[in-house]
Amino acid sequence: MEILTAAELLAAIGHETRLAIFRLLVETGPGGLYASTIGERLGIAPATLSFHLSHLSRVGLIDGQRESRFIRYAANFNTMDGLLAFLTSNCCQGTSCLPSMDGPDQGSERCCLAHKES
Amino acid sequence: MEILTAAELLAAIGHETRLAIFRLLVETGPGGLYASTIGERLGIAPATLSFHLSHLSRVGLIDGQRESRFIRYAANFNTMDGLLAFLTSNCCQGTSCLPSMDGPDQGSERCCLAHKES
DNA sequence: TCCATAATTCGATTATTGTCGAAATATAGG
DNA sequence: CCTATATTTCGACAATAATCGAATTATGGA
Repeated sequence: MEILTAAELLAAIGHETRLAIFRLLVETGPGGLYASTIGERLGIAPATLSFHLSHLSRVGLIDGQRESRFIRYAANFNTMDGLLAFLTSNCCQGTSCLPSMDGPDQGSERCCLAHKES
Repeated sequence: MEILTAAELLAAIGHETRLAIFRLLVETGPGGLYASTIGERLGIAPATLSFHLSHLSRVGLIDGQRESRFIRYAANFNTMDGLLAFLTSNCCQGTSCLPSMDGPDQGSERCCLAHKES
């Protein structure tokens, strides 16, 4: 993943309202929710909701599919997983955070970032 | 982690320049880099760099420590790991993404988000 | 004390983003 | 065809964020 793409994805969920929408869809799972349901659950005005759904959809973090008068939105887990992989890749050049080190503990700092195999 | 905190962290790295700074520090590891080194490597003007370092530092994604005339900045792995844990928590209510399912494959969608134990 | 270097703060400008009422579009049903 | 409902688009405004030259602060060495 390119850094510009990653920054766009992060900016998309770097807003309280959009993060709430995205988290709701992640917790809901692949089945997703209708736009109106999202709006009711989170208390967002229709025009504002549409603006944010459009933003999340444009960057590929969610997908929407029309079902008669409703549109069902669901999290795109592939996109999010790619982002997580980017964020955790090449941490510490793979050299600084070996499981065991000689000598006294070098500090309580958490290191490294890791993510399950995809 | 609260959603507002998570959104602030994501917004902080949801900007190309700040993401480049943060990724450079993640790849560098706990040793970190001097501000001037970061500026040289990424080609950022001093005032602009300071603005972004201050932002990342304020939200807790990096830490800076003065060493004589230099300030050494390093990624805060604890903060980032907390953010990753938040993003991957409670995915699909734990019910929709069991390793094996009966019936035909329900689609190629990636599910769920997972992160190593902390 | 004076100078050089590292980094931040200030100030002004420009650009982008978020919100939401009102109007428009899409779909279903009588 | 008309009405009701779901959603988006439009338009205008307010608020926030990003950039960077110039001035300022902090530190070390001659």
